Amino acid sequence: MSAATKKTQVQKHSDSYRHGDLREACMAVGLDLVREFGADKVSLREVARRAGVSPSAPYKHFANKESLLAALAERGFVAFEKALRSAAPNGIHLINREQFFDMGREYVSFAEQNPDYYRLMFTGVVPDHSDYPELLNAALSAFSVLLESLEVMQRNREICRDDPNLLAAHLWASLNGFVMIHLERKVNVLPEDNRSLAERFTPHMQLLFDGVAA
Amino acid sequence: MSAATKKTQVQKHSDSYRHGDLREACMAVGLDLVREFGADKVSLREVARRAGVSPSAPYKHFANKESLLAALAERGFVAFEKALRSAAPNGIHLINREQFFDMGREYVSFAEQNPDYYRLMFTGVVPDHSDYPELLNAALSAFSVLLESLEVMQRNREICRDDPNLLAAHLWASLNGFVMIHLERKVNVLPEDNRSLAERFTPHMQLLFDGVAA
DNA sequence: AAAATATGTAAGCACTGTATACTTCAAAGT
DNA sequence: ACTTTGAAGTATACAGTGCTTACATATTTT
Repeated sequence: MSAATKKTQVQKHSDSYRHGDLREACMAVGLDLVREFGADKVSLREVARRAGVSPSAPYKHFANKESLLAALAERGFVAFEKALRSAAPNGIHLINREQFFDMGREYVSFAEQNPDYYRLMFTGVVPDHSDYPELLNAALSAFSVLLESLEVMQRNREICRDDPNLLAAHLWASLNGFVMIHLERKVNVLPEDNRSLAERFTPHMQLLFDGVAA
Repeated sequence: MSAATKKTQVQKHSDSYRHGDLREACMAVGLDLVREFGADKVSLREVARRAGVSPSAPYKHFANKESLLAALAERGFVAFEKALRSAAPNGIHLINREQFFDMGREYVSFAEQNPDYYRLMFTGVVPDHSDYPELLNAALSAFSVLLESLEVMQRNREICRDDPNLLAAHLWASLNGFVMIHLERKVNVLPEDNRSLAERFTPHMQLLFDGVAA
């Protein structure tokens, strides 16, 4: 919602035919469309239409449709990393077991509150991240939060001493899998449950942590 | 490959203009296209083209594009379940810890050897499984293999006694997450490794199992 | 043999991503 | 101040898409 309203608050450079900040407007509208129809069904023409601009105008700001989605995904990773870091207010280098649990909750809360971003980041609408260096960097940077947290906790003897890359991949994969099951809800194996995702996640987090415990 | 050649082996009902088994041919070609371009970029027109048939012909056998993909996904789940069951040759009701590990390996091996099917089944190209009852049944049936295995092992005191639905969701989510990370390889956080996926999975499986141990 | 059904074709609509050539305005340079 | 230039729009067009409708033909059923 904030993104949508921000669009209308964009100030034009003048009263001319120019849009002002079409790039930003496209991203806001694009995110709306991801939310409404799913990332794979976003159409650049609809983006242009909603931005009140000709069909080819967005191409002045994005090389192609995928590039717009990649820019959005990158923005998602930045917000995501910020959310993760908020669980360790004293800095990752001082993170402890309890804050690490909070980080897990932040992870699933982000997914629950920003399903549009989350799908963009992890659903594969941007086939190859290496075509978008900033996106790749943003993703790796978010991953490094997890990695560094594990290394800190290993030094403090709070978790087992396996290869931290392995542990990080393990945990990330599990969290992502958990979130996806509950986000997509296509195979409805679990009973209805209207608690927040973070609450429902707690026992899973416990199981995971038992696996990596010291 | 077997699917592609099978197509050409289809016997025509006669020498007429009729195709013989266009439905099967469409599915074979469809799977090829998933493999070549990804599930989201399959085009029904290209399917028709490769089957040597007019663009509207496939609509006599599939309501729409999604319906073709759903039929493929369903077939994938059937093969998947068969692979899972092969790990417990004496039947699920006699499964033990060791066979359960094998089942995990079967899981990732299936994904590695049938990435096209796997993506179809879990990537979300078929938005709502409840629109395709056979697909939903096939998916639930595969899930029940995991669920039953856990219940058996709980009775035998081989794993902890948490809600088996929770454990099943937990394990499935983790496996799916693991597979996806290695299948898509978009965020390349792990070093190059040319062992089979099942081999690379072993330490993860161990971590998971430590979490659910008795 | 006739009727009904299944399975194909042809043509067309509304939509998509994207390329090209043109226009218009703001700002930079002289 | 006048010109030039470049960024950011428009108009138009092309090829490809999903899907619908009307029609044709072959197989099956009666």
